Amino acid sequence: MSDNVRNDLSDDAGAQASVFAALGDETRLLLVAKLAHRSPQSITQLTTGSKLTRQAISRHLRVLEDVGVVGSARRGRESLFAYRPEPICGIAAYLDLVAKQWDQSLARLKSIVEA
Amino acid sequence: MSDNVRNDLSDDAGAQASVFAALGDETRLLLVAKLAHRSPQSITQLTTGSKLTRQAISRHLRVLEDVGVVGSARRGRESLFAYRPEPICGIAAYLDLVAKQWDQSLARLKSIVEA
DNA sequence: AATTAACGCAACAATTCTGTTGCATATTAA
DNA sequence: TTAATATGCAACAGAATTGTTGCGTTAATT
Repeated sequence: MSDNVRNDLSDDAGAQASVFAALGDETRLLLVAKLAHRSPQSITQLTTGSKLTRQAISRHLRVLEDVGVVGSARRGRESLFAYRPEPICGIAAYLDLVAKQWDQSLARLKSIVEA
Repeated sequence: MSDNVRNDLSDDAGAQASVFAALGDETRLLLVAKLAHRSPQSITQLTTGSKLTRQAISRHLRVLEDVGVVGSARRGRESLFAYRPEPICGIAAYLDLVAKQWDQSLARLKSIVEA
């Protein structure tokens, strides 16, 4: 039973790690925050206020898009990016599993101590 | 009000990003899962079953320790590592903020459409 | 005391990541 | 049509990451 939980955690660790890695950069995390706050926005809009080049922002957006945290579509001469909730819901659920697993570990320890 | 949320998200984005970055690696994610499942464990124990060297695992553990996801203590000739929930609770809360911000964004869009 | 086990440190190569620059293309505006 | 805007592609340098190997130190075992 507790082994099932561990297997759940081990199974797609690779896929989950990609999402964490995509969020593991301050610039990208700020981009996600911006897009969660207001979508869609163009690359130029998202570059405004940053010290980085448009190209750098563009690259970061690609990284986020590769893991599905944002989506993009071309409209006229601009690329519009929008926040996509699914992957982040996924890792939130993953973190819940870790926390739950830890709770069970504590409960097990507690029962040993009390035995 | 909604600006407060955005500021909350922007403020310590750097610190949060470090935690995400630490989890953004399959090996490290598996180590966290192992330690959440059973703590404490020595480096040698944690290396068992991995294709990597003890040194590699040791480095990964340092990365996790640097962001506080795990803690370590020397006992005799071995270093024992244990899972620490605080940072992960922190990013879980952060993700909740992002999700909430997105909900508000949707609500705002909805109210515009319905106006 | 000698051997084994667990670990830390440091150096090295290979790879990946970041950000910039220069140039080309496509769309909109005047 | 001409000019301005928004973007994409590719090459480059610098930095950071990853994993290994070799060696030294400390602690437990026999």
